[in-house]
Amino acid sequence: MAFTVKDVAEQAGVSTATVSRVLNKDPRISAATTGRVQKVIEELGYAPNPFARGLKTSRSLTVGFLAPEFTNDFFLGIARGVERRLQEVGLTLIICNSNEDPQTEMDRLGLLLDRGVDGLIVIPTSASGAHFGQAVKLGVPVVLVDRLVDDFHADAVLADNVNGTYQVLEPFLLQGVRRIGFLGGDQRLTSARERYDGFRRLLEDYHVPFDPELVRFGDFHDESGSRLLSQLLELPEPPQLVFISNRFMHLGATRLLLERGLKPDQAPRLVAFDDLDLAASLGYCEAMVRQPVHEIGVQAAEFLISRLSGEGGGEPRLARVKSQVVSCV
Amino acid sequence: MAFTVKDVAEQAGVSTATVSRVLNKDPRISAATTGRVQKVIEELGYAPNPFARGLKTSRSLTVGFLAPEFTNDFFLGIARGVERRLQEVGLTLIICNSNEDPQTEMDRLGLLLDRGVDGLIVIPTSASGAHFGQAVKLGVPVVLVDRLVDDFHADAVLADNVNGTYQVLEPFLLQGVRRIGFLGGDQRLTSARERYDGFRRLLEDYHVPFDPELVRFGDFHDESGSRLLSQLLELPEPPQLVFISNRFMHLGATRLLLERGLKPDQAPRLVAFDDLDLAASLGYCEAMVRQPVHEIGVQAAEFLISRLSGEGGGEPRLARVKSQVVSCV
DNA sequence: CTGTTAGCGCCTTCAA
DNA sequence: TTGAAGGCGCTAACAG
Repeated sequence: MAFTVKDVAEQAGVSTATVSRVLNKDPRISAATTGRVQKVIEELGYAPNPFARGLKTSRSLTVGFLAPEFTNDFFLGIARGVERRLQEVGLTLIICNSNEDPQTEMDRLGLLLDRGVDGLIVIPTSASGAHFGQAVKLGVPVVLVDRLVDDFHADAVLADNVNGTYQVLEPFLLQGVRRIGFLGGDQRLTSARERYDGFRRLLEDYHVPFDPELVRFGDFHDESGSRLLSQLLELPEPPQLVFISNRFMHLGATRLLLERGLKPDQAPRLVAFDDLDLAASLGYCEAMVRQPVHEIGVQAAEFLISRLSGEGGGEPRLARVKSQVVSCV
Repeated sequence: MAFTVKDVAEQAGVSTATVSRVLNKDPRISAATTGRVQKVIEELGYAPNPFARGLKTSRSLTVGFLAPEFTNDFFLGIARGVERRLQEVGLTLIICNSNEDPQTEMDRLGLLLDRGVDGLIVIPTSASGAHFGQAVKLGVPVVLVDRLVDDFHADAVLADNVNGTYQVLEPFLLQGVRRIGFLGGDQRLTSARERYDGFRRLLEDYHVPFDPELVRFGDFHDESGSRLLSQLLELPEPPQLVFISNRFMHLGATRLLLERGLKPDQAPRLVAFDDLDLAASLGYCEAMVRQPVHEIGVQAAEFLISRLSGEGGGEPRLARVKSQVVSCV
């Protein structure tokens, strides 16, 4: 068995309360005593028992993170930012996989709450979010990332989807491009809807008539990227430029072009959300909207930390993190 | 505050001990009592306090996972397999990022141990592993994944690197290809060394003289992939075929070929470890060695679970997980 | 500035 | 088959 406060107290010739105070940086302890206790702690290699501490304080110093998928650099890049920031204030992150499935999401939520997490950072799988209410009811604050949900309001950190879409496309409209295709993601997700909004707004601002034939909706997976792009290619008059709503659809679309053996000058120009490896070297893609994953994570952590220290009032806060247009040429 | 055993006991008209026994499936409790208690538990939505339980049992039902990098599908694919298996036996996974840095690895190790994890699954960052000894000393079993380390022996799950390399290259030797380049990873890592071993063994078996000029070592990152391949391209007589040791180096190498504007028939053929998106569509790559990430994770979890239930004896066990050659044509 | 003390919620002997 | 009771290690009143 490891050492306890009692051992430290005896060794240092003080009471357990004093040891506890040193541990928790109580300012009332004299420098001399603090030093003596610290020394014993070091010598013994003592570390407080997290269970006993948790039992007493009912705080686990642990935060749960719910990601729809592990093998997705966007989600895990965010997790990394979260973790980095949390670690600075002594919080540990437990990452769970909701597997893009609302049922699994609920299960994992329950699991994390049972484990006594102090807070939760969630990238929701679906549009329904009523189940997050139970966390709040238990006094566990929740921060939503990337997507909002119905029936539940909380602090949220979203990418600036509207402007990202707008800005990556605008140069082409200025150049006179008018026939623009749009490959959308699952419209039940905030991020997908907002990218579509940006597209529509841009068309309006530039008085481009809306052509429903050029707009196709998929599900953010690569298969839908290739399928929808092939639909656009089969039109009597294919678009000159196609906006693609995320990395995976971009991947699928690119694969389609490669497999059809189309050279860049035989295919529509592409612009897309997210970074895609090799896209810049392949010649199809003109520009990508890079989401600052790290910043998104840090901002989410920031919201949570402030809630955990009782700040923020009752109002859900919303942070928009600016994305960056990266040219591929 | 949530409900406690005491609340349940009162509601059910039994003692707290009985409730505890029901919770822990003690077989001595009568079916009638069990039923009654279960019912109250359900009604109240009671869940045992993990801290109190941990304090008592000194088991957290938590396992730590140390990955060198979050945004790497190989590592997180493994984590996913681990998590899936652990969840079946009621264990939760805490994933930490060692950031490809031995110092961070030590810090996180300490953090996880302080948090009271019951076991540890580690993809080591470097060849040194003495620090893992402290986990074992605390009675926390460790399973190594993908790489072995010096000064520390434990159960380990490794890909079948030698055979993977051998098998992906052999068809070409049978076709008479003799001039084969090799782009190696960091040779301090088991996985990188073993892939090189497979290469050397193959050359011997087929009596191909070893040409050091064709062999270059990098660090598993994309930059080294492009740099080393460009070195090979500059040789008076470049290789006909190049083996690349992992996904990221493959990515870098592919980018180089694209940026040089080399058509597949103007460049060496490639074969590589790991899956690379688009590689199959680009025409440079002949075959890839797919590592069964999910299985690797499950096997690692299996080792850990058996250690946690006291099995396995004193002998470190080694599992080799077969990889699969995927043709790109 | 420091010590004493009483639990936090649960499990587990010991008794019945 | 069940109940009573002590204590796991720590913190936070309350004293001094």
